[in-house]
Amino acid sequence: MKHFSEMSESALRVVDAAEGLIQERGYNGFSYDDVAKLVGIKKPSIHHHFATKGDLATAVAQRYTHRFREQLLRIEVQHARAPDRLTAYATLFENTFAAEHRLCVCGMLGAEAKSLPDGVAHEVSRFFEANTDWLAMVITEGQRAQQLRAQPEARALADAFLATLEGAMIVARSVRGARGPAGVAQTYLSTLLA
Amino acid sequence: MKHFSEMSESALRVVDAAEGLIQERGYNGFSYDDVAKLVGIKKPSIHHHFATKGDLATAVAQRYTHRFREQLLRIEVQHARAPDRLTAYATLFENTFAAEHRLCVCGMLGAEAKSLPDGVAHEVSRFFEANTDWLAMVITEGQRAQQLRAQPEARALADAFLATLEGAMIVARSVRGARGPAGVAQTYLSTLLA
DNA sequence: GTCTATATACAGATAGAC
DNA sequence: GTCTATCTGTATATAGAC
Repeated sequence: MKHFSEMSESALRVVDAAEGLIQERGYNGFSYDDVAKLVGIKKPSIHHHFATKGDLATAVAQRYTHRFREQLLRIEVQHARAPDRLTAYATLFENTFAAEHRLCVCGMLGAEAKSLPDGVAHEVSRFFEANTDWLAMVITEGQRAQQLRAQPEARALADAFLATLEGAMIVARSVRGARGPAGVAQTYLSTLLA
Repeated sequence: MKHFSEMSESALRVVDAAEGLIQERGYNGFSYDDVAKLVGIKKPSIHHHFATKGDLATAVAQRYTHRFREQLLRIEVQHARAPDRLTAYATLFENTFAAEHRLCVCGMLGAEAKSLPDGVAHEVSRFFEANTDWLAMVITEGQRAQQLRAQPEARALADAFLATLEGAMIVARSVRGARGPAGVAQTYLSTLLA
């Protein structure tokens, strides 16, 4: 399948629409016709760009992960200290959620993992691994610089932090007034400061 | 709609099957025919017990929440100290997840909240509220007894703990070798001990 | 790249017999 | 409480013209 960096403008509009639908309703909750209506073309034109629904969702997840990694690099440039980097990281989730309670693409797809085509599920696991790897790196540095508590170990803290952010979006979607990702991240981080 | 405590044996078998399907694939990922095949009857017989799919999912969520609250009461009886209660609470999630990586019914439905019938979404929010209320109560007591750190406030810690458990199930579903709910809960709790 | 038309399967739901 | 038969809508996907 074509990489999103080589896609036509039309194909990218399809990916845009599918991304929003996945964030709102999940893989099993949207159809090619939903995408077609959003883009303003007919259903078979979607198949021209993405032969199967799995191909389309894979492209959405690939681009989402790619953009996320770009933002992680930006955080590294803009913030030097680990606590600031982790706060900025939480802001990525908060910004997604602030737009009509949209979920993380891969949080939603992760919940649906057992009913996803293999290619999509694989992209989702790549997203999570990229995130926990980056978080573990940032937390390890923070521990070395004595900005963060030395225990528990960085990888455990990274897994827990990602889980907290993904879970916060899901809970806050259902409970009015619940703390969103930025709120729970602040709580979590305050227990981590050295 | 009938309360699950007054349902026939056949209706409860339908609820059992639907519960497992929701945990595996979500509301938008199963059909009346899937339920019928699991129970060993035909599709219209499901409609005899639950007129609509929303009614069925509502019954599943109601019973799930009811059973969960029963288990919270049991934890209060079996464990006196807040840290032990919170560990036992995490074990509820771990036990669910240990069975074929099943998700929390309301974690899954919470992700799908925007494509659920109103009645189902309402039950999901009731589940989350019951959980954060109970957790806040337990954590408040633990803070008073100086078993848990006094800051951040109990409600914030409760929200973050629930989010962590729900998120851990979703992430661990996609990443082989990732820490499940018991693992991340242990990490989280170790940062909370006084 | 987009369209109309169509194939095929399955969805949720209902009617009415047993 | 369960069944067969059916309705109606929609799903993913394909064929082939423009």
